Amino acid sequence: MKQFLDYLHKITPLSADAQAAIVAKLQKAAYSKGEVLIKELSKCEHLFFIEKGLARAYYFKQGKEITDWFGLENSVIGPVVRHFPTKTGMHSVELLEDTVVISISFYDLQELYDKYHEIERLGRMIAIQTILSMQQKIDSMQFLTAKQRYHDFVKAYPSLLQRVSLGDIASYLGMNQVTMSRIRKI
Amino acid sequence: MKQFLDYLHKITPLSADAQAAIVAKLQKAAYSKGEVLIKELSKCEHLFFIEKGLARAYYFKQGKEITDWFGLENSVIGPVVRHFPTKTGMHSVELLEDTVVISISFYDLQELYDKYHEIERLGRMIAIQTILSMQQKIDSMQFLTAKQRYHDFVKAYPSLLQRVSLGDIASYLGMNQVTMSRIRKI
DNA sequence: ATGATTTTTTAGCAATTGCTAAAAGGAATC
DNA sequence: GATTCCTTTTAGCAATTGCTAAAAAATCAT
Repeated sequence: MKQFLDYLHKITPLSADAQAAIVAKLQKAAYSKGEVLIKELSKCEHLFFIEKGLARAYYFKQGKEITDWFGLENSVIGPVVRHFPTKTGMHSVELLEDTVVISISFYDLQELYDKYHEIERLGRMIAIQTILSMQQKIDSMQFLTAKQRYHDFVKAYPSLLQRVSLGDIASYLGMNQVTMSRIRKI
Repeated sequence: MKQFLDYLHKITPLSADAQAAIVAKLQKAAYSKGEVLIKELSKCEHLFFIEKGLARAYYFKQGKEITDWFGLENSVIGPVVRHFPTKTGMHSVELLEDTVVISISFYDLQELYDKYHEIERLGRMIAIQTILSMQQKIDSMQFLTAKQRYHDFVKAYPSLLQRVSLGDIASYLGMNQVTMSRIRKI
């Protein structure tokens, strides 16, 4: 669980006591490529940390799959900041590679929030980090052309280009796959 | 200060003790239409609550003013969730009407976070609410046409149509003012 | 009111992006 | 190696949106 604690520590320092309380509630599990980690995100009762592997969150919009998140190693996904029934239809998380996740139940997390002020702070910090990355996404969608968004993505996540299908990347970037193919050609 | 405490209470209940600690740090001030409330948001040392009036946050993008937030009554703006140097150039907040704001310094707020677990929770909740509204913005920008975004805005904030210039609304909605005018014509 | 300034609309054209359908390329299976 | 399935690219056309410039309308100050 060291990797997860390191991840948390970089966000905000935690006492040994709080760290131990967290570890006591953690569960580690391995899944295979193609498995569905979370069937319905809005009803998900756990928070996940991806220790190793790759995940993809997606939902359906007019019959089409829309990818709205990629989870590389050291990513967090779950109800902490995503427990909203905003998307219509199923919002799921599937694994694109063999993946090791660490999970904590939302119930346990709430208990930790109640008991440890510093963990509540951690939750606030993670939420603020999420806000920051969402703001970047908003800015890129509002001002960058499809071409710029694609090239920024390639620069930011070069490894994903090899590990994820281009169709998923196109939907993540909010453009038609045909458009993205045209961009790649140039 | 009752209006502000009511606003907070709806987000998460606060003890009388915590409420008193907050009130002790608050300051109320009145400004006139046209004044600049915050000159540089990323360096702003205060959190503001708009008790009455209307504010607008904007920045410059290639010489053009981009509005990225409207603050109606019962809105919060400040470093809690916005203290990021993401925008290039000046990011300011001006008042579109005579406005009464309640403010708290970021320093005092941090002190309150440290001292009161429940206020830290409040901060987390406000961050989560922000995430929710940002997700809605992302979804609307990714999937809705300019026409749909405009009509959704009108439905959501009918009063702003009277109180804000159409150019500001267009930039807020991420479209050319000329495009918006075309949409309105139909 | 009158003139000046700002805001909004209109017009014409260009660029970007989306859509459908088909072809090409790759990967998996037998 | 052939077949099948899935992914990616290509092609042609349509729709949306952006841009510039100018006209019209509204607002503001004197």
